[in-house]
Amino acid sequence: MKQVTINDVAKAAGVSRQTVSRAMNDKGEISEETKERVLTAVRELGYRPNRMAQSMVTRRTGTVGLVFSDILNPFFPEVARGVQDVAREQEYNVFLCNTDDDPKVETQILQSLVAQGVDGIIILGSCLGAKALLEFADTYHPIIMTNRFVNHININQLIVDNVRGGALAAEHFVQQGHQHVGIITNENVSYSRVRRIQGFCNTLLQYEVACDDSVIESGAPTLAGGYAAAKRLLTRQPQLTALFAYNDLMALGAMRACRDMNLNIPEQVSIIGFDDIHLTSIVSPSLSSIRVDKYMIGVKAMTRLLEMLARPDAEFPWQEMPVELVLRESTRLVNPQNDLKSS
Amino acid sequence: MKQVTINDVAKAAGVSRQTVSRAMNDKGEISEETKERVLTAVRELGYRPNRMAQSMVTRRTGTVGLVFSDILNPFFPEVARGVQDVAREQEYNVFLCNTDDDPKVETQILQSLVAQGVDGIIILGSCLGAKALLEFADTYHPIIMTNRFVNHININQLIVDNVRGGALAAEHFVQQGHQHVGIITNENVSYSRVRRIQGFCNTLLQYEVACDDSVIESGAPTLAGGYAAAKRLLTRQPQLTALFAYNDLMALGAMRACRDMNLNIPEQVSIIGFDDIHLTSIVSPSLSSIRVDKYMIGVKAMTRLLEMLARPDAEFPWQEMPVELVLRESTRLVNPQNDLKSS
DNA sequence: AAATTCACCGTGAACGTTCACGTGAATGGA
DNA sequence: TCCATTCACGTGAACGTTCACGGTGAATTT
Repeated sequence: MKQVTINDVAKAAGVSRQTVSRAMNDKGEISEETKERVLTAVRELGYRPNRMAQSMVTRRTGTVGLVFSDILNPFFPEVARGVQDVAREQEYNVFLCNTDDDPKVETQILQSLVAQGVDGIIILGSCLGAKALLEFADTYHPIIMTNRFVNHININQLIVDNVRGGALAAEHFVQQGHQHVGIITNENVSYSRVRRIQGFCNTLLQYEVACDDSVIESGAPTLAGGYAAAKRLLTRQPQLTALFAYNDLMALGAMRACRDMNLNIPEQVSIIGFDDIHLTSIVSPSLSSIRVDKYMIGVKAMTRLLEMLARPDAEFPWQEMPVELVLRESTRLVNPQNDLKSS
Repeated sequence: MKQVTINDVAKAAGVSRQTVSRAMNDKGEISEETKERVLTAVRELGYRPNRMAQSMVTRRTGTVGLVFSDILNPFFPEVARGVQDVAREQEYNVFLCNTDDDPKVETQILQSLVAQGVDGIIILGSCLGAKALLEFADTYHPIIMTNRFVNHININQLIVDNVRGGALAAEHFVQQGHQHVGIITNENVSYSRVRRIQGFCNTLLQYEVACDDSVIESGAPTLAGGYAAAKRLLTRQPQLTALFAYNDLMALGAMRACRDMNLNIPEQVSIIGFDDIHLTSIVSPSLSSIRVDKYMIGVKAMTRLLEMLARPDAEFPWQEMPVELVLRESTRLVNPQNDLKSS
């Protein structure tokens, strides 16, 4: 039950600690012969270096923190998947942390991660203020953030093209002839919320379709939140024929709200979501959405984090993730004669 | 950028390391007065104890590992949620690890977690053999496993009542008058696969409904796997009017397969899934399923792990999780006159 | 033959804590 | 007065590694 230490191996192989260390990390001068001998001793004793002890001196723990708002939103597991796949390849372990979109919790979690000694942190859509983030970045080294624009040497960004996502949705609605469109969005005023609405509304206005606060309703970025928000909005503004949702969960909630209100999709109400999570193609009618490569977000974030770890003083440009409109059954012509493009 | 150590605090407060340590962990003899003085010094310097250093001597890292097959299956995030909520309360951090149902990967992950020094490990449905698990448990202390029965002092079990789950599904099919029922199951022969089929088949046989290998088809426990398996099974055995799926993802895949084969649900084919993940009530028709309290699994697993940590020599009984049949739109009468009970 | 180089390997220190002691002062009772 | 007890705090060691040295013998050069 006692742990096998480097000294046990050293004794067994008849060498010193340092030689064992050299054999394991195959660096430094060591003959092939003794290296073999050490490594067989390692195998026989089942020795694995104690990471805490290593961390003490190397200042590296081989761990990173991944923090996001809600693991129940399928968007995040997909990203996490990408992060983990890259991490495991490099023998990194990753802490997953839910913030519940609560700044208090997020602060606590970040502190906890720092104390834990994680080598880096990836924050998917922080709900902290810019000031708090800058302050945090002052005390802590490599941070990757998505959908957030904070200018700090220790922070590298990965930005989803939210504006274009909103614009694509708006363009489609316009092309389909919709004149009265609404927005179901996150009650928390996040970066992505602002940018998605911005892209959406600006495009609508270009085509002279109205878009103001009266057609926007907010709620939690969940199924229930989308359901409630959609119900409120459609009750208040029954003339709406199209809805753009902050994310797919809200869109799915909105779909259920429509069903409950006896509004047919897409005949009476068209809906476009955001993220293109797996569910979109399972439900019926299937959901049109703005696709973003979630797995790739994870891969890119973790890869960049490793780069920052490898070259602490280098500066890295921020990266942008493209989006794409995926049309499914939840959107359809309102007036066929207005169909400018087929899709 | 340099870390504040316990010595810095000691110097600032004019005391020794040990006194600072006493103040922080408020144990041992220390006067209120100096404790105050130390704590203000701590606040001023922004000192946080280095966990790696603590771990070196206490043999506790304040971390646990949570390993499961696939984070993309919504079942696991819900469990993870429960684990994390309990963990955070006790200042624990949790590593999440995907095994992809690959024994090689799982072994590697377990090794990695041990080297990392996690205080305990929760394994949701291991895909390792009993021998490998016993061997691992010999070298490592507290382990919680779900859906696995391994008799070892270091392992505590949390068992979902799979047999009853299968029985409930079978009973319902029989009561609805189905005479030809099929099974879509996991290609990996896991404990839960065996028990679910066992409960299902035994109950069918009790009612003299046939149930043998010819009506079982296997696939990956995913949407795609369920889709493919259902298509194969329904092609081979077109007389089937009811399907019992290993989990909800496979069930949803099967639903899609039915749609593609122009089989109406539930008029022509009834389907029951397992787990009762959120999706079941979103899709249309909604999916009947065997419900198990996933969040509670996580809570119970983590709670028990903490108990084992607190009392390393105590023995704990294994726990069972109840199941419940939730009927939705995917199941309906075949022959109304056979309806023994209403539900 | 002496000096230099080189390949290989070992030794003390350090990382930041906590644990098991040790110590000195104050207090109490006989 | 003396000893025992209690309280408050400090000191050396230890946890298991790696780093920066230093050393040794053999090979090579001068």
